[in-house]
Amino acid sequence: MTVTTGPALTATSYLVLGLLAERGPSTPYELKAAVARSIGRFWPFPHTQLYTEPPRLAAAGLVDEEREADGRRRRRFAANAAGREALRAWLAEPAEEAIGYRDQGMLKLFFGSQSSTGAVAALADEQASVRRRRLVEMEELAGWLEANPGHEFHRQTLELGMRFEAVAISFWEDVASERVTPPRA
Amino acid sequence: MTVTTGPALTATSYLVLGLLAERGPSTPYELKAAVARSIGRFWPFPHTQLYTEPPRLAAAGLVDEEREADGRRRRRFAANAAGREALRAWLAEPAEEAIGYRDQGMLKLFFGSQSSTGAVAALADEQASVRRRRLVEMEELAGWLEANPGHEFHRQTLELGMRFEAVAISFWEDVASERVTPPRA
DNA sequence: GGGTACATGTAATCAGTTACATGATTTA
DNA sequence: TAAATCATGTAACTGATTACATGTACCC
Repeated sequence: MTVTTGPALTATSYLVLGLLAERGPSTPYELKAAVARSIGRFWPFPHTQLYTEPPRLAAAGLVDEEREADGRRRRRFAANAAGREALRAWLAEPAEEAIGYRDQGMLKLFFGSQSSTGAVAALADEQASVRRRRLVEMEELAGWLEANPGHEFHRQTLELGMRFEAVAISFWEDVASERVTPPRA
Repeated sequence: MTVTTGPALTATSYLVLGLLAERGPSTPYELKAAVARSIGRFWPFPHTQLYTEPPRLAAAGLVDEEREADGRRRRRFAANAAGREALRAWLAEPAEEAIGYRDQGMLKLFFGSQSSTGAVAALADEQASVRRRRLVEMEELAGWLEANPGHEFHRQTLELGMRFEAVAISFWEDVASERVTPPRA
């Protein structure tokens, strides 16, 4: 029962594999909806990946495909035993380091010295409000997750996201009011 | 003085353009060193981009290239007026939303229900220590930036990074000790 | 019964990454 | 002067994104 060693899977591969393992057999469209409600909030990617990635996983022998016989003839994918094992192995590995944040707002702040007057203040206001909106959405989602059982880990992940948003909000507010890290804090 | 509308530039393009604008004429290798010390901490990318991106910017008319005449014959690039203007315009635009965090640790936590026993606890310990290490490095860098003038925006950006690391550390510690968001917080 | 939004995909492109490769300096 | 290590790049590959395109169900 050796697992086929195909071309190394990416994080996105495991994301899709994980969804399939958690949810049971799903069509790409179902995955799309699930992603939009959960993981997509902090790991966004276009819906087309949900059509191209499962076949790739199938080629690696980690998921099984089944095509509906009726009118729509949708493809439905399911993680098999090898897939679940591969996922478990990946989850047990130490996470790769150094992904960074890749936040455009931060990048623009970094180059603040090249900005025209007022641009940094505008950026700070904008970022604060974007982040505030995001936090509200996350709070709503958190309420739903708490009310429904079986989502403990999703809830925890969201919790980290919310803490990130909270610090981002207060940071950008500080920037907007020029109160960032007063010397000799 | 219209700016040529080539193929849209990516965030990385502006990152390189910004470095060139800030630092003045630089070789890719000099950029590499500068990146490692600063922006690379939250926007990592391989050094080869620093060789391929400047020519792309040159093709777009935003930077000028000059090749040394001596032995090394290195290429040295500099943002020109059009480049500085394009950068300023980009900096003034609202930042694009929804980049997410793309943190592998978060992704693994999300799929905690599929993990083998103890894997989440191990993840939490590992993440906490990775983040702690990163925070220490950032603090050192912050010290240097404070001691040397002319880096206010770099310092501010780093400040946000440090706040992120701090919440991440306390979050993962909470996960490790099973104290994440007690019900009815 | 036609328009509009949801659902489901394919194809082409390309930025970003990985792999490789060689020249120049320093050091032992 | 050999061997590391630093410096400087090129080339190939491919995952991720963008653009497109068509089918199906619902509603006015």
